[in-house]
Amino acid sequence: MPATQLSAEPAELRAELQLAGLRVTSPRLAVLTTLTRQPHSDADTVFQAVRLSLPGTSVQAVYGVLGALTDVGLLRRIEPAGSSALYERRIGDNHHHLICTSCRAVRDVDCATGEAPCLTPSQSHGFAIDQAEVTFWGLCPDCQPGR
Amino acid sequence: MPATQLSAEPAELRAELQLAGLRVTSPRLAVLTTLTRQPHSDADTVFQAVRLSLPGTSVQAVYGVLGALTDVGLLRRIEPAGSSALYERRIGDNHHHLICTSCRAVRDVDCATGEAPCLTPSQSHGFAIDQAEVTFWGLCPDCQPGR
DNA sequence: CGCCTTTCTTGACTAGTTCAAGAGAACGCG
DNA sequence: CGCGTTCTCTTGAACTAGTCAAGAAAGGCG
Repeated sequence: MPATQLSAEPAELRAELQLAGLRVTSPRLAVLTTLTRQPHSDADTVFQAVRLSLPGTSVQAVYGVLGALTDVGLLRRIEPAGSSALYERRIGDNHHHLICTSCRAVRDVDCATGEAPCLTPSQSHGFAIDQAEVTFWGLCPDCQPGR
Repeated sequence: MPATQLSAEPAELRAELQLAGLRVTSPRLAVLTTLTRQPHSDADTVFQAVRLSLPGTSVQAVYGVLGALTDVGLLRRIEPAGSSALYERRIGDNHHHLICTSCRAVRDVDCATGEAPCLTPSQSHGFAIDQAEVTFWGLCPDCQPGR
């Protein structure tokens, strides 16, 4: 079981924002709620979803919220090749992603090699490495032929 | 030593193009030559370099060449988060990248876990995985403070 | 409840890349 | 060695994701 169960309870979302030193606003709550329900969404997808509950919301507000939440660590941003940026509520773990080359579906994958595994490449070339990002590309079950 | 030593010999570049079923043109030779000398270049960097030897070349020609060569497998395209697409002459190995978060320098890293290592995530979620992409982020020697 | 600060709305703008039409070059054949 | 077909390049325009800036509106501490 995950250490942190992601909650969409308004009260908990408020607390999360306040702990991060951010004001609690409707757009921010709506963005967090959207990303709880639909992780790995891009800015436009979040915008469309937010607009349903908060019709007046602007695209720039969504960009602003996504940026602010990413800055304080409430969201993680991934930018898979060929896609626009996707956002997810982070769990603090350094998990990786499995992306369908056909339909672009994204699944989370726990880190394969233990705790902070991938942090050790064979040659570091003198770099001070602080993060490893792993993306697996393939066909998701629905996009595989012969099924 | 690498199995395939990258050559910038015009004759070998021609052969490479022909083997791939592509016509041999000056822009294509110039792009290959540029990427031999400056791997991990983006489209504009390639364009600037190509223009030195072939002044009439258009940006779109460079995009076209990069796309065509990538399609037939003569080039590999990587798209690190926050950067535009970078290109390199592939060596057939599935090597990974070390990117400086400060100056964006890119270094190649051999695959850490053996031959085709990273191809086995802990959970496949039913995906038919065909590639794993690993990016290490950190500070390159030149960008590390206290040096 | 009121003020100060942060955040959102509105509007313009940029970088990177792609699309489309026609001129020009590669190369297989005679 | 020239010819025609086909592929490639040039020219010009357009598009998408994302950023920047100024003012209006809302949060929240006192």
